[in-house]
Amino acid sequence: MSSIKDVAILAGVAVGTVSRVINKSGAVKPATRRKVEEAIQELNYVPNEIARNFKMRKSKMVALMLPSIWHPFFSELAYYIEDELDLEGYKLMLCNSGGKPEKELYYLEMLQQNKVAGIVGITYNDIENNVSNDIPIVSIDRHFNKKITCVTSDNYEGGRLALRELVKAGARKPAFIGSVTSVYSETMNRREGFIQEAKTMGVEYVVYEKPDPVEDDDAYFDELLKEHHDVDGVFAITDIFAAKYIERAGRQGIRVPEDVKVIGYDGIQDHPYFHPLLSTIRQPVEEMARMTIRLLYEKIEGKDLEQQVYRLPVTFRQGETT
Amino acid sequence: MSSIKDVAILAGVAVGTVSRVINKSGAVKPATRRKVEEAIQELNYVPNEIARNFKMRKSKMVALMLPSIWHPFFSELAYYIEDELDLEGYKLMLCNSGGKPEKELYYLEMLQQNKVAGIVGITYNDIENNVSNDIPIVSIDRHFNKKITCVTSDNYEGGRLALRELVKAGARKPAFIGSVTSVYSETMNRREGFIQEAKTMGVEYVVYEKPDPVEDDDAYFDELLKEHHDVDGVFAITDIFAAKYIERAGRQGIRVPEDVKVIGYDGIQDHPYFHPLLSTIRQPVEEMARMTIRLLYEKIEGKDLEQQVYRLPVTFRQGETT
DNA sequence: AAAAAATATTGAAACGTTTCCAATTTGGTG
DNA sequence: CACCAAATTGGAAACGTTTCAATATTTTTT
Repeated sequence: MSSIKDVAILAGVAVGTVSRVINKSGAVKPATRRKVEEAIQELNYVPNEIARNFKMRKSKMVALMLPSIWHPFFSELAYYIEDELDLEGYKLMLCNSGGKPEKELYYLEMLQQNKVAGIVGITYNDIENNVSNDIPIVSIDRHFNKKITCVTSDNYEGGRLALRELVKAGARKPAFIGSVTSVYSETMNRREGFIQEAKTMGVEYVVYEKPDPVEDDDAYFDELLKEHHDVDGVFAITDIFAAKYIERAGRQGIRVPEDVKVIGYDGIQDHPYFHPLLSTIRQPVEEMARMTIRLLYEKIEGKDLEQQVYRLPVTFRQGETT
Repeated sequence: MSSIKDVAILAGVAVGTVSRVINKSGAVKPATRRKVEEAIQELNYVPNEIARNFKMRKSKMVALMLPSIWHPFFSELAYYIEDELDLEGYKLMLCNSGGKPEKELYYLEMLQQNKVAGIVGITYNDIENNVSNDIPIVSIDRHFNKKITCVTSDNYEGGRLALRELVKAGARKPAFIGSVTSVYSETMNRREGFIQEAKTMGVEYVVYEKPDPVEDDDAYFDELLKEHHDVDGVFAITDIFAAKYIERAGRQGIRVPEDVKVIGYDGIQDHPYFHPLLSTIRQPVEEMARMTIRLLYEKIEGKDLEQQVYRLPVTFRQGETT
């Protein structure tokens, strides 16, 4: 593998000059430029990006840390994040934490050692104190405090919207179901919006939560179905959670949407090939991804951001479950 | 940010000694080790991995290049690949090529500049000639020639299995449907196996392919349905393709599995929440991912591999479409 | 207790760039 | 033609590590 030095020798110039040609920095005479370019051609020279990063003390690598890329919501998110990063020549490093605290910390440490330019974090733990100040972070759906900017969908409005849609679809006693994740999770506002709107509209409602991590899903759902057989509407904290409910309810002969209307949250199915097509509160995934990266850029450039939390509007997508 | 030099000064030793403490290479007296460790503590020192990579002229970064992480099969694959890489302290860089030749080449060039330790490629183009010899590559489902090792499922046997299962489920005139991707794609063997088995069993069959890239899916399926209304079994080249077919057929009043039995390939649904649950030829995704990485390790270590292509066995998963 | 052997440590070079200052060349002007 | 400013180029330091030969220290052997 030839280096900039080899190029310089072959072209009969100094390494500094080659560097200037490559980076188009500073002035070089057309004749010199040509000589250098020929040498580069001949030697098949490619700049060593690692040496560059080392010298410049910065890299164009951004890490995305999330529980699991396997999850459809995250893989869609990752898709757009990579796309947006590539526009500016940034690269994406993928870290599956499994949501485990120790793995999150382990990755954080590693990322620090690798001097990544920035981190996009979807974590279960408060990583605020485990990260040095010189590495910009934008989090999705988790709001710790002002050091880490948060991008999320408008969970509160989403909750209100879900309640209204359930009522509109005919539900008289809707329930919010979900698993409690982190206290820092913005997703908990889905519940708050739901409750608030139910109170405002004077609708009877139920909140039935399950502590995370999952112990026994089936038991949870069975208990729910037994204790609240008069529930005729369900707003689930995620689409997957909604799908699980429908599956379990179906086994007990409860039909959706005839007996119970169901609304999820996320909007993971982009193809209408599998059924039931969930009625859901659709997050603007692409927008969230792109905004996250653009905010991260601002932080990388040292700018201060106006807001701590950026909430993007959600929409209701009518499916077959309401 | 403090460097190894700062640590050396504070501990009153040479930088080489600190290096040996950090890397547990060479001998150091317990007393010295303690001094150094204290200094590291005090300064909050973390080794600069970039400087290390630079000096060692190698990194622990492996790139995964695929059409789109959004696709459920790839995101499952990526999940296991990341997991296996992490076991050995390797990191994963994710590159969505969109299957576009120019983007694949662009990424390849970039990866070369970044001196990644290896590449896992799921490409649409023959990248054999666009990659320098000193960067190990393992490809999934694409077999070019001996330079690039290929890991794939046993597509041929999968095709035979699908044909047999269709017949077993009652199909008299099964069809293979799919889009033609690359000539290098091992996935084309799904068709070959299907055809071979049909001939062996003396079953009438149809092959109906659509050139890639996708122009108009709907038109393709409509034509298929019109021209071959006597087809009563379908083996689709992927699960998604199968799902599309079912959707389109359903609109024309064709019921699955009553009128037509359908079998897909991949096994993407890990949760039985959405229907129809496809009958499918399930690829051993986890095994494929882990084997790919282990083979890549061997190549990184300079070992020669025994085979050019590694085919892993598939299984039939009974769903609701046969 | 001296010599030999084993163990620890130091110090400097090297990795491939960028950048900055100084030196040189070029081109224009009077 | 001499001079000056601007343009171009050269050369070397610096980035933070690892590694290796050389030196220093400790332990073992006789």
